[in-house]
Amino acid sequence: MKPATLKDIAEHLGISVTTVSKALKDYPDVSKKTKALVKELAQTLNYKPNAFAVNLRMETSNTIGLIIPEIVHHFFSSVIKGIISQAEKKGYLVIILQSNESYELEKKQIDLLMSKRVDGILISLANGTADFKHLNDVIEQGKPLVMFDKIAKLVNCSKVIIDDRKAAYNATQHLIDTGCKRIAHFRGPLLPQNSIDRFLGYKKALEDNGMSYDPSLVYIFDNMTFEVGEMFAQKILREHPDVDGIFVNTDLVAIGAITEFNRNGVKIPEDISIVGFSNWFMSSAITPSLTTIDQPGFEMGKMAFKQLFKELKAKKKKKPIVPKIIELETSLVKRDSTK
Amino acid sequence: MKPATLKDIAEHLGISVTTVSKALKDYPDVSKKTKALVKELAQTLNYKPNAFAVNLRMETSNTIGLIIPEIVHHFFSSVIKGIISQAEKKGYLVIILQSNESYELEKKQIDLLMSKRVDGILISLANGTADFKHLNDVIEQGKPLVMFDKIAKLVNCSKVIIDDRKAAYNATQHLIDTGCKRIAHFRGPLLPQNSIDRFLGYKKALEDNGMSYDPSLVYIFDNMTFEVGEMFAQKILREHPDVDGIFVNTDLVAIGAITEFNRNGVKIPEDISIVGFSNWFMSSAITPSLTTIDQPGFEMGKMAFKQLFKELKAKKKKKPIVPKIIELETSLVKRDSTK
DNA sequence: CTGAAAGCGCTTACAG
DNA sequence: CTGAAAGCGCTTACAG
Repeated sequence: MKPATLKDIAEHLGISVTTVSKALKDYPDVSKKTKALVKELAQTLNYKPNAFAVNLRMETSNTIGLIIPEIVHHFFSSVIKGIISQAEKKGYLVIILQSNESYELEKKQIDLLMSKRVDGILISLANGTADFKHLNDVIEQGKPLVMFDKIAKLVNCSKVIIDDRKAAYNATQHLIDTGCKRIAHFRGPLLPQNSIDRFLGYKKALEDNGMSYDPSLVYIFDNMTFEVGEMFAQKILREHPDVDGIFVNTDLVAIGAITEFNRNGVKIPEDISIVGFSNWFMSSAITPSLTTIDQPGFEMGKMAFKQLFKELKAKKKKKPIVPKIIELETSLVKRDSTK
Repeated sequence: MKPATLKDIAEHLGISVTTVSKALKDYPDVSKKTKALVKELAQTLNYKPNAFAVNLRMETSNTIGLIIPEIVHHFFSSVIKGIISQAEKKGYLVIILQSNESYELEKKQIDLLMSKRVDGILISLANGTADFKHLNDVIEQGKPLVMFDKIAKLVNCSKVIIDDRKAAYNATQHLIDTGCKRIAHFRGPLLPQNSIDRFLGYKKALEDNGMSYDPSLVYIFDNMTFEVGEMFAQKILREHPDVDGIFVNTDLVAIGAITEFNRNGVKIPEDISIVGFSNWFMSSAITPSLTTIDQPGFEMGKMAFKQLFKELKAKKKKKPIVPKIIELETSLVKRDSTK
């Protein structure tokens, strides 16, 4: 059986489609009696407006697109949760796409979302994205776009971020304050802005404290995995036995390193102190528990949607969209991996 | 500037909308010359069919809905990834909703997806779901529905599952084979089918081996967290110091328990052996590494979408949908938490 | 207070 | 090979 339409209701009641439509939406110029009749019949017929028709007519679908580099990742899945929960409150649905850290895929997905005519787009960039035309196209076509976490400074849209540089500075400063003299940095990939900023924060802290910056102490790797942490911990022991502190780009890698150090009888924090980044829930669980920077994923998702929602509303009112940078607070969580 | 429409192209070229539409879709009854002209102009105007109009006309949107109890969860986010990756291959988009393990929310979300007229629905049930009317309604309305992981046996739709009972049986048997005499079970919540089945597998293994089943050794809890694992490990030490093996419903809880046992100087596996469930990537990382049941999340998501896709195709061809149960293989991964 | 009519942008059966 | 016409189901400016 096909779903009921306005026409069905109109015919049943012997009135016009126009009146039925208005009655259901409580237009003031429909009599109470008619409204009551229409609403009752709509109820019994289980009438639901055909979303496809409404979309076409209204040129909007109350659906947004979300592109994220990797779903299976505690931080990102927290962000997704924040976005979805906030979107649901405002009556928006979220289509999720995963770029797999690939610029090519990301570009295609932007195209796909545009052709599906989502109302707006939320994105965290792939590590490989260095060209931003696909994003500028979105903005040019007047479609609200909000970036979060992995952003491009050169794209003129709203962004929800943390101050990676400051957070990294604080993390490194904490290592220095607790007596570390030779501090390495597990940096991660080269391109993404937050990777760059965390590195710069690390470097600045060293300089401000009169410690020399040694490029050979900065370790670069593409995959942020537990195994990478193990591997680079070994590398540190081999290449730089004098290192007594490490600032690691992300908790998962830091935990891999801790596991490897534990295995090799390296004492944490006595021999080597470690600070991570993100405050993944496992960080408080391992031994020793990991000092880290708390990075509010759920909150970031929530704020990203909130900002997008504001822009969606502005657009509806034909008001100009004013890009905004929203910076969320981070904090250093001191645990047992530092003195 | 508004996006180009068929009409724009038709007017530019002085031909009809019909012909433009056919040309773009390579209908055989349009001349090569016309096709070439149309396609070229479409290209330069950056023509993209208006998805809203196509949806309305075709009564389909190539979009499916996914309802999942909790996104921030390694197993579920792997499933999501499997679903999305497969959907993308087939040209489908996925709207994701999170039920927060709430039956009420789940019901509302089903309603929402139905009113948005998604082509099909993928769902893993909330722990609280005991009434299935909302799901049967979906089926009655002829909308393809596939359940995965947390299913309801009573709903007549396709399901992608593992044999939880068998897997749990094997896990318990392994504890018995390695010499455990008094085996506890961290069961998790009461309602979900997989929780029930894992419990039944545990019980059956005990019985088949002539070991008495002791209900006081079965621990029930609603939240599957690391902390719950720590708490119940303590409880075991207090209430049942004679326990020498535990089969835990899920790795995260097992890892919490291991951490607590380590803290208390309980030797694993010498004093207590532990088997988990799911093969979370941290299971191989902790010390001792965790023996567990490998539960293929990504694969499950992939298969769930594949089955839904089959039903979507069947529906298009007006063929009847025949519900299918797809059972994925699990395996016991032996590590250091058992002898 | 009610309704006829136009239109959103597409697809396709049908006529020529 | 081409096109006029109907129709998907809704919304809303306009007339009465």
